[in-house]
Amino acid sequence: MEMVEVTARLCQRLGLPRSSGQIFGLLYLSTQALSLDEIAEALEISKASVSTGTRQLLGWHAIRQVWKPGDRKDYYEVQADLGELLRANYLGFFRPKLDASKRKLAVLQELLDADLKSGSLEATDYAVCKERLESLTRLQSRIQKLLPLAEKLL
Amino acid sequence: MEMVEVTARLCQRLGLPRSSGQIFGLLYLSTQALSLDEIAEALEISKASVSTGTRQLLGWHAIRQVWKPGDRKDYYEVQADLGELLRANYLGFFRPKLDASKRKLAVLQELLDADLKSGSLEATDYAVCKERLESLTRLQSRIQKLLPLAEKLL
DNA sequence: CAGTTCGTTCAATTTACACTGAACGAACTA
DNA sequence: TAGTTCGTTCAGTGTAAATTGAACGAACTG
Repeated sequence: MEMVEVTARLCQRLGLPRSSGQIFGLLYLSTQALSLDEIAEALEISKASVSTGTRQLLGWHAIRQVWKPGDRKDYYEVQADLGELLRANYLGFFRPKLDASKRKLAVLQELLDADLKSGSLEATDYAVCKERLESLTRLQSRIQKLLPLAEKLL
Repeated sequence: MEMVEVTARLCQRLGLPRSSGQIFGLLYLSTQALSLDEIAEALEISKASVSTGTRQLLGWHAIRQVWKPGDRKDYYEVQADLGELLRANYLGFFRPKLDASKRKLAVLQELLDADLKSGSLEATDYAVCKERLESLTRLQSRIQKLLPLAEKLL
């Protein structure tokens, strides 16, 4: 499968484990749900890697676990709606990070003010720093406004 | 500097070298341009790391190189307008990747059609795969439309 | 209860990569 | 020309992360 290679490369470019990308690529073009063993065999990687990989993908809501009646095996299939996938990850991952960064920026502003009052910072230097921090804050809030919009369009 | 720590963590979360983040954080709140040696000393890392780090940041247009008259040293300062930074990286990096992914998707569609004609794929399986690839293509073009808009808003 | 068949966990290995020190070339200086 | 002062390059080192095989526990089966 060509698709496996594409998603594998995408993942490792993003700093994520390559094997997770392989698994997703395989499942994305698979007609039926695959068991852990089938995935391991198809990709020629160990069962252990598949086990950890599937748990990661489950955490990102990228795949789902399904069961077949009278079969103890776990089967996996993709969450085919990628828009839904992006939404879920935005809410569960990016959103909290963005909120945290906003708080962090406020802390930095306070530290800067403290440095000015304690005399450890020249007034002109203070002005430059303050302007830059405010620029960052403006960018941060613009991003926070943009993402819900992007969420709608995807 | 607290800022150095923040940007360093941001970088390594993105799978980028931590030291590049440190350099950017240092320069972002520095009032004047700093030389390679000054950066190395302030961050307690080797000159070699600073040399490679600055070249990375230059490649992303995140910092600029400036010179002082009668001084052979290279000095570095941030590209303070982060909106401009994002724009430049979109045009020089994301945009080409997006175009490439579009072509890649077209290739995959062709491969799929070929598999159908060669009889190595059931018609029902073909339908599922085709639908999923088309879903990917739709997402791809939505992203390609969204990014120029985002570019304006940031 | 012994024997399978699952998935997970854990220690160990391998791999990938950031980082460093030392060597180097270029551009100046005396 | 010999000697500095820069920045870069490169081989070697250290370390964090991915991957694996083996051991394990749980859920079934005969």
